[in-house]
Amino acid sequence: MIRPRSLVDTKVRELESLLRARGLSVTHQRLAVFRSLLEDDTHPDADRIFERVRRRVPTISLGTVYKALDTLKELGAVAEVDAPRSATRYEAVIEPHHHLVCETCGKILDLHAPEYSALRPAGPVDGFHVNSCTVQFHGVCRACSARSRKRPPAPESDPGARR
Amino acid sequence: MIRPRSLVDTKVRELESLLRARGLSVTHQRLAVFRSLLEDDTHPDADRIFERVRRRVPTISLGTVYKALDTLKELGAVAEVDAPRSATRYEAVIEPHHHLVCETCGKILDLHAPEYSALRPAGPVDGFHVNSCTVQFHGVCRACSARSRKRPPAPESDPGARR
DNA sequence: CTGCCTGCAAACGATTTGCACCAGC
DNA sequence: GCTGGTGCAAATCGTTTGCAGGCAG
Repeated sequence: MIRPRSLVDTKVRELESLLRARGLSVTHQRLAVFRSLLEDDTHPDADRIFERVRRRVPTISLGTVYKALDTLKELGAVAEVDAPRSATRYEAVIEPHHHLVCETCGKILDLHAPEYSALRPAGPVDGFHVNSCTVQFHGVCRACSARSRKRPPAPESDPGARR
Repeated sequence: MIRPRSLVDTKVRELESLLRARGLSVTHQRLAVFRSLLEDDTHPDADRIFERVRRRVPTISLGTVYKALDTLKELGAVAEVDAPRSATRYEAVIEPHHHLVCETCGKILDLHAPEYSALRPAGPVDGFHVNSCTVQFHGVCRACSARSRKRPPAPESDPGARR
């Protein structure tokens, strides 16, 4: 919820143009799914997005959320988060960044550190051409390390946590 | 298939000790699954591991492969590869390394570059304690860039490729 | 022998698909 | 109005679980 309303509106308008440019329909559902992701930086899974979007578009179905996410993925407006198992999690694509993944509760935090986006393999790598890179930092978030000081971890409600 | 037989045998023996040390049974199935992963650096999914192991242990079932992978994961002998969607892929844990992920065919190559394993966030990050980090390089592998020079990409048979 | 494992089959959860109806253009 | 998109339900796919019999210790 870090993004100001004005930026969100701008991004949504950009998406509308993108959709038109590709000859795709500009539907509430697509806009609502995208807006929801812009307003929620917790890297939610499809089900959580569904619950959230539902509040504004009560007739939307989970299937439509999946389809909208697919479309937005193709447009490059959202990305799947490359995280541990369980349900796929999504984020709005704003700018390159990296992730801090809590090994205890599964929470994912964004880390903006452009210097790491330019990393390239040191040696040659058999004809592989690198376009981009992402770094994942694994560790323990504040809440979990606080919790572990008392009783053993009681994972928070966060998609992608335990299995 | 890069690992020499002798190393494979050593690693398998280490696994036996590890199992015993934890009071777990040393079964063919567990050894075979581990051996298969040591001999296959293509980051196969459970089903491919199953097909491969089956050649040596024809009675094994897919369920057992999953259970064995789970056990090996707990022992830290194998790891899930944090890759794009589709089925979970696995690798034998030998030493820290990073991945080159082909955006076209989904192939994953290992990159040994210890210098990147020590990366840490530049600035402070709200109480998050980082233990380790992994870098993923995204790009196009040799085969795919060769292929795209002729007709458009025809993704190879590789688990975790396009959908 | 005794309990942990295996093999099999049924259960599950996430995601995809097929299709009739409805809304953007 | 035509076409693509939605909503719903059934189908799929990867993975997990429950349980009876078998093998490791």
